[in-house]
Amino acid sequence: MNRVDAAESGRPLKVLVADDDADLLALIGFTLNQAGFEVRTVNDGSAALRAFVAESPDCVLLDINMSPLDGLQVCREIRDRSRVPIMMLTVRDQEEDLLAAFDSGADDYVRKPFSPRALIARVRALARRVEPLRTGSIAAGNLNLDLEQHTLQLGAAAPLRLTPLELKALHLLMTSPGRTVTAERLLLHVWGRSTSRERRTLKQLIYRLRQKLEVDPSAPLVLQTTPGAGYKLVVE
Amino acid sequence: MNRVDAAESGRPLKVLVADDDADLLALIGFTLNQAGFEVRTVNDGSAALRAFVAESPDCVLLDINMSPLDGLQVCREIRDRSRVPIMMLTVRDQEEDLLAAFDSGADDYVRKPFSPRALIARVRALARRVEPLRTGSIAAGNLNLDLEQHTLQLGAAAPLRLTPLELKALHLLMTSPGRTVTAERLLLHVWGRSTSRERRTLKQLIYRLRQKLEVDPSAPLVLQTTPGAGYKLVVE
DNA sequence: CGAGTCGATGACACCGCGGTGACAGATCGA
DNA sequence: TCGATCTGTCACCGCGGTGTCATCGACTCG
Repeated sequence: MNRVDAAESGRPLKVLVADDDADLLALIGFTLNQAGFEVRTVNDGSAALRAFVAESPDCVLLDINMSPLDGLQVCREIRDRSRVPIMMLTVRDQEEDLLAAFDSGADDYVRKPFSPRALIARVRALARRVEPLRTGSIAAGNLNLDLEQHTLQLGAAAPLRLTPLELKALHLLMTSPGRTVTAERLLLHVWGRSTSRERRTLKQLIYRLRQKLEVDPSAPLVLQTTPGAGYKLVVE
Repeated sequence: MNRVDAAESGRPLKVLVADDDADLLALIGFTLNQAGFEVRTVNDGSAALRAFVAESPDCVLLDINMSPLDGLQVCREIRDRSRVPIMMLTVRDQEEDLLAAFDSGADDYVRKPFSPRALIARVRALARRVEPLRTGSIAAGNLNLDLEQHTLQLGAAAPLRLTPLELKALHLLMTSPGRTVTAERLLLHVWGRSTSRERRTLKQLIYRLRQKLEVDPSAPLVLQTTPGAGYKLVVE
């Protein structure tokens, strides 16, 4: 499934959806889930508040017509304690509603019915705003690759600085840890082409990576070669 | 007049509006101005880009139908160099347009005709998101950057005076302290473009910043370089 | 007009990165 | 068993990114 990741870091964005129309709630939940979001659905205002406190979602969708607490009240309550993006949903098309919604601190206002794709686009736009708060790193086992800092963290040891090529190669290897990555794929991913020239340099690259991240570079435990095929990352 | 202030700093929020319909452009300009925004209007895409670089507005409104550069292209160009809120305006109601707009990095999408009050509400909602960045002074760790005085306070020491370029660069760096900012982003943020020329001057800028704010400029602790990537601000 | 500031540019040193050649060892098939 | 191929290892080198310094032109202000 095409998860919506926070800057390529594994965690999907969590969305809280509140609506008292069970059918619509299920539909929205399904839609967002298909789009790769992690979804939490509730069917009234007070449940929304509780869920918000308990789960601290990255984005909130609120129907305006809810009881006992209506969407606007929930919106204000949330806004009092967080700057999380909030999108209001409504069936009514009164300008007063729109103004009240934005006045309560909402970031967007969508009138039902709406198309699933449009909803997804808007939620993504909101989510983009909070994304930079999350770190751009990917993890695999006790390895943690920081794509911004160009560093690799092994367990609790000091972070290693990686060169651009090393970063690219490790990035690919870490996306499928434990599985062999073809030399071919590595070559294409790092250099964009695959001739005998790059092939020799790949040996070098692997060699240097091992010098950096293996305890005993002559007996690699982490970055192992699969003869005739390629290399794989062994974690844990 | 009820000015829209940037978190008590007195300066109204600057909005750039681009539309090739002169009447509508004037109307929007008038509306936003009445609402307390400082407005800059242009009537085509390339003028919008120039104005964006020259004036660094706090919010941008773009009509999609413009020539020679259409709104989507302008949107992408701006998004490449800034995270400023962008709202797209359009007469068409095609879902493809909406998807393309959000795909280009837009934050909102409004179909004409729209009511002035609704427009104001939406612009305010967008502006809220960037306001904290404009509080007149931003802090990160023991650094405190005064955007109006053009000074930088390090801990309890006397404030340093900064030049306009130094301020711009440091501003960007301080919005994400501890995280590497690409040289590319710095170039686009400071100069609006990114050629080898600006690249060399960026070295100078960094050099001079270090002379000012580092204890030992030859061994930078605060303004560190991430080889092959960019620079980062290390605080605390 | 002269002093001072700021940004741009040229020149140069340094060093890390990536590419290359050479060779040793391993593996496998004829 | 021999040779071909693949892989690992090491020394070496050129390029480019980066830091540093000197200088120059544009601009402002007294």
